[in-house]
Amino acid sequence: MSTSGSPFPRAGVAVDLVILTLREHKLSVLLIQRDDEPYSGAWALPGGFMSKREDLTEAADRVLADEASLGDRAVHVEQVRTYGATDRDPRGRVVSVAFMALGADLPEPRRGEGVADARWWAVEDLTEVTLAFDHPVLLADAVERARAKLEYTTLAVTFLPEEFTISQLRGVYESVWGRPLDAGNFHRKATRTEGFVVDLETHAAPTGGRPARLYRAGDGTRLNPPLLRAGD
Amino acid sequence: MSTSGSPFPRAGVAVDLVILTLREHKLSVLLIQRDDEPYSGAWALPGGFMSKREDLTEAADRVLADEASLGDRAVHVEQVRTYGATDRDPRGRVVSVAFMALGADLPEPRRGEGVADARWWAVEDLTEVTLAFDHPVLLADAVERARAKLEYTTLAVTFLPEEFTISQLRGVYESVWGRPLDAGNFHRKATRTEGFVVDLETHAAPTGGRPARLYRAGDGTRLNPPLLRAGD
DNA sequence: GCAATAGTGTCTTTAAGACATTATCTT
DNA sequence: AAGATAATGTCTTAAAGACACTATTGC
Repeated sequence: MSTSGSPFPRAGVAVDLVILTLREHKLSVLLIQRDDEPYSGAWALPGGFMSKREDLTEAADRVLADEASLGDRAVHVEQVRTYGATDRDPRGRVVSVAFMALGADLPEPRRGEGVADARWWAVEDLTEVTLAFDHPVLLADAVERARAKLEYTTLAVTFLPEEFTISQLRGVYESVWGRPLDAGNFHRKATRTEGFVVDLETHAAPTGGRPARLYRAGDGTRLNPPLLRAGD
Repeated sequence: MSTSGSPFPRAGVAVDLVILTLREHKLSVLLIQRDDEPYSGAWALPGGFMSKREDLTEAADRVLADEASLGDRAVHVEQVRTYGATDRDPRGRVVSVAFMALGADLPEPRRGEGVADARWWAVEDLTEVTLAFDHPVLLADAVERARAKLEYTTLAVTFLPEEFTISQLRGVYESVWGRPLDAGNFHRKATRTEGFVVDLETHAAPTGGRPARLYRAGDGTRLNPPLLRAGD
């Protein structure tokens, strides 16, 4: 069974992507419906095997481009963790490296090979859906990572277009954390935290109220002090 | 070259451990001096290949027990991240999952196979030592993870014996962060943060001053609000 | 005018930082 | 008593939370 002559055991190395965006003010994840065994017909995270000549990041980028047709989009991609239970894939020994990808207003996915369907799911609607493999855990870990990173980084802006209002930025926090924030206090925090947003001195088209000022992402990456979720 | 009949490419999966403890008030890491190629003679993180029937966590525990003779010690082990550059190991395609292990007063290591020497190094003394593979990056990432987690978790207690004083706890922060903290303010923070420490109502043997009260770890895992490093 | 949304101001509370003071031990 | 370390207290400042108020649009 083992590879002859290899000085060490080998395993398949997969990358699985938890691609998150906001759709209709809901944190949503891209899932594909499998058309091949194992778990044919089940919904799963887009993923693929790392090939011989690509590193983990390249494999993640390839899955993003091929399976999610998001190759040219500005998305933030970061590694979450690696899953290595011996029985996690019936095809054999497979270790999976999970990545989280965040992007603004991502398009409807294109279907790839071995895929019956592909669509965005609101994370909160996924309690009834049974995901393939150990993907429920991968998804939960990535969502928690995203929620946690909004606290102490400027990552929320990656869910927004290049120009945005403070209300939109607050909407990101409210959608990802699933709770309302005080508009006034959030405005103070966003505009007075060094490096978070840059005032563009222009206004968005009004939507039934006072027109909102436009901002773009600042050059800071850390929020200091952090913007903490209410004490659990 | 590829394994015949395998439906996906395969790679070696290694686990490498950044085992941290405090020795003489210095954050220290366990390194082994390699006796085999590649990098024979160079210092490296203890590690090994994940075998056919064990998962990543079991492989990490095995390396901890075998290469560091720390099998029965109470240590905190957590995964940091996975490194997959195509050229990171001259023996072939190897992906390495890095773990961080934290423990109190860990013993001198025993030498294992393929190991010329094994010893603790103060992290601050490692600037002159060239580590094998991409281990400088693994080490830096794990040390930063440890430093960051002291801010918002109760993890500092894992560097201490079961019973400890507030001064010792402060010493953990000072050693890991490399900067002094105000003793009074730290005392207030440690004793008044829910779930951090539990007062044992006894006193440690005095060491030339007022005897310090003894505490043990509380049942909390999160520090809320966090204990932040001074604003960078 | 009114409703709606954006943005500012004020008051209170929490908690950190600086640092003085008191407590309890050894020598 | 002097010196050392532990523990508490006080004052100031930073920043969050609650919430009132003003600003600017469409209707």
